[in-house]
Amino acid sequence: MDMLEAEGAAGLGLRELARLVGVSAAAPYRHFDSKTSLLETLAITGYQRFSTMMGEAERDSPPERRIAMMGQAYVNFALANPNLFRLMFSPELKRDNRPGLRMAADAAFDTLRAVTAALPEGDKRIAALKAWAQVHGLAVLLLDGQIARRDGEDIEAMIAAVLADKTGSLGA
Amino acid sequence: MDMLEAEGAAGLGLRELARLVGVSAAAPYRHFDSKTSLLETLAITGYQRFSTMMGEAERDSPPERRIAMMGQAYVNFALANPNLFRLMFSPELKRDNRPGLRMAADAAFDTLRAVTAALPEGDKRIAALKAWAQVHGLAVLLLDGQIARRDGEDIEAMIAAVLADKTGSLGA
DNA sequence: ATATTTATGTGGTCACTGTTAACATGACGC
DNA sequence: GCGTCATGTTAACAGTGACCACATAAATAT
Repeated sequence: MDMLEAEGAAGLGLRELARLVGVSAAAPYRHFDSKTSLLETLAITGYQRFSTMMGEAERDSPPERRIAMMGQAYVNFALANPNLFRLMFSPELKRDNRPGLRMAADAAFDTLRAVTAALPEGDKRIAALKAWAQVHGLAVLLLDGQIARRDGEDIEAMIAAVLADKTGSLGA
Repeated sequence: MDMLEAEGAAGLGLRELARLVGVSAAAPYRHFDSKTSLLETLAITGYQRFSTMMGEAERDSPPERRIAMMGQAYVNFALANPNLFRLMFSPELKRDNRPGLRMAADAAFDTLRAVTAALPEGDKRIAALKAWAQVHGLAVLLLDGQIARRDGEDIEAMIAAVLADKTGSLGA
């Protein structure tokens, strides 16, 4: 996990990992079928942590603040574990349908789906997609360093401001 | 470019590329300093195409529909060139400050920044970030196959619906 | 027309990667 | 004590980016 965060999924090498651990290059294959398999279990524990954080944000907030707090938790998780977050959403892993990964991902997103019901009236699915896109987009842009950070700016406050912003439609 | 779209930035190999072109493995180094340098020029032409599309969307739309149409163009570009889009936003390239890349990126995003002025009143920066996050998040989630597509659903219409949705704040 | 520089390509080398096969070792249950 | 199994080892294969010294063809200068 440390190595994933330090080097990214592509930079994580089984040989280098084995070297750090102090074993031979082939040793990791006694524990994981392949590098992909290692990444899969990393992603799964990522989903579990994510799930826990989202669940806590849900429990510890009054109903009317839940969505905002969960959005904040979503972005915070991404900022705290950039490469893990990227791995969790990478299509490469999703590609070869690993059932364990799929289950962990579904479990994690169920927490999100549950909040959909609390959204304002109208087309629930569209509103949910919009909220998700907003939060996910903010996370990804911050992660990739696309959003210029003004010096001394409180990032958490900025996130809260974006989520609380009342700007609605971008114009039909 | 074809190979980038087919294999992704990581899967694009200089040797395999040379093999396809029919030259030796070292030949590409007569044209590009490194693989990163190749990816850089790919990203630059990506920014140029992106810029063109956004400019067209701006010109061809009445002022009140501009933001929505540009948002749609943004997502369309991502869906039409997934791996190029990913490359353009990848932090790896951004890491080693290539001036050419930075210029192309700035030029492309200037078109976006210009629209900020047309946003509703309030904190312009926050509103702009929100709009950007929304559009970018939608693009990324679609790209990564995270948004389940209902059969027969018109994706363009779905995108338009999300962008037009009037849901404002997620709750302060 | 000749000489020279430049662009492009070649084969070979190095250090790295994921992966597999064949083989060793040591702990645990019967 | 014996066999099984988890875990390790070494050696090898094929692929990669990067780089080198060297060849050749084209463009340019004299």
